[in-house]
Amino acid sequence: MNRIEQAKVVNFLDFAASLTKLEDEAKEALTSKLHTKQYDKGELILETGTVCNQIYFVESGLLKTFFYTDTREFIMRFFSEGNMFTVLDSFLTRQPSTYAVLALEPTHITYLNYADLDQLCARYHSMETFFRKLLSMAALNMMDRIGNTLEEKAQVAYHRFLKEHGKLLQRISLADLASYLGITQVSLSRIRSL
Amino acid sequence: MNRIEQAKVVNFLDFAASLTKLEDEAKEALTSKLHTKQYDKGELILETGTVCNQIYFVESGLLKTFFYTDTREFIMRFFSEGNMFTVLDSFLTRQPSTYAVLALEPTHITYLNYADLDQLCARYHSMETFFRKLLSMAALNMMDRIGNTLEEKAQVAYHRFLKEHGKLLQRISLADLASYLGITQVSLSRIRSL
DNA sequence: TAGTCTTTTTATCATTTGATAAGTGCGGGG
DNA sequence: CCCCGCACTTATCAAATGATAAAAAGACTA
Repeated sequence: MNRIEQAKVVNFLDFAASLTKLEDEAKEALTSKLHTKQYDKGELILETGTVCNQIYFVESGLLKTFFYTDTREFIMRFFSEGNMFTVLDSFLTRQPSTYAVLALEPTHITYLNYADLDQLCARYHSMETFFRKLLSMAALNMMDRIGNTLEEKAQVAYHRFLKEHGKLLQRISLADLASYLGITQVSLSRIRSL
Repeated sequence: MNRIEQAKVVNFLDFAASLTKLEDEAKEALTSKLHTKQYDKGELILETGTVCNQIYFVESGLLKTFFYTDTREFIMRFFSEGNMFTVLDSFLTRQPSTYAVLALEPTHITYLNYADLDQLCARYHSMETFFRKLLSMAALNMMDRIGNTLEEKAQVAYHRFLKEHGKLLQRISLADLASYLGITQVSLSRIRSL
């Protein structure tokens, strides 16, 4: 470990700046467009069927993005403090979302509206670069997930999750983890007992 | 159908311009950096373990991006004429790729080197916008794939593929389709016979 | 502490998929 | 024309997972 600690990213602006150098003017413009909101545990941040108009930064807390079929729920991803998220398809296409977002813990978020981000990207090249890098990160995450999902049996997927996101496990229910892995809660319990 | 036919996108430049207005200077700069190459059926376009240094546009032909485990092969995606692709993780992170790319048909591609794209993005805001939109499309595709993979049994996945990419089926082997769906070729054969 | 609700585990059975092997059909080269 | 290789199908059995129900373990409240 290095003696000089990496400063922890604690807000939207720091996060953006950690991906790209933002000139002062862009920083100010961005800051002026940010809003914050607080959600209770169990509260819906976004409902299925509504257009996702914001891109979010999680200041603190934990949430899941998920969707339903007739009988089961599936989780796309968990997001905890220090991460940005949105319901990407709805946000980009401006269509109603099939995904919902729910706070799993009391959650404090900062957000930026679609129209504002669009304007900022048009006005500041550096903001466009930020957004491109953000999309790159999202794409890489999803690519990994596809590869893993194709390749792995549930048992392997569970152990991988333990290794990569072990800390999160103490904050989410096994039911949610099962939904994330694409199996039933009962199956997960079975796997854990082996 | 509309009487006025949508002009078919036939090259890299048209493709880029279809996503964003590019000013003439950017167009020229981009054009000057493009290269083309021809691959035979069965030829490797990118080997596992090498860094993917290019972003590609498929002028004609068909290819697969895929990876191996000990015993099986899994296909991330097929790309046919009119589409852009790269091995995203390797291209963005500059790390050796776990994926390989192989031509399933005689394939003609145009490509752009990483360093050149990087420079173009830095110099021209419009090129950065183009790249951002390209990443958006990639991310949306992958998001859909994750959702579908989580949700669907193989049988449903097969029928969805038929509906959405039925035409492709006439150009790919059932073995490759099975790899794409994450099942064995024998399982696919079984499903088809129901 | 008892009672109630939620989460997790265990058990049973049906279905899906994988592994393996053998069979079928088709096309190209000798 | 025959043989061989390749793609695909069919058959059999084992392993993994889903659906359902019930039991056990925790957590919270009165």
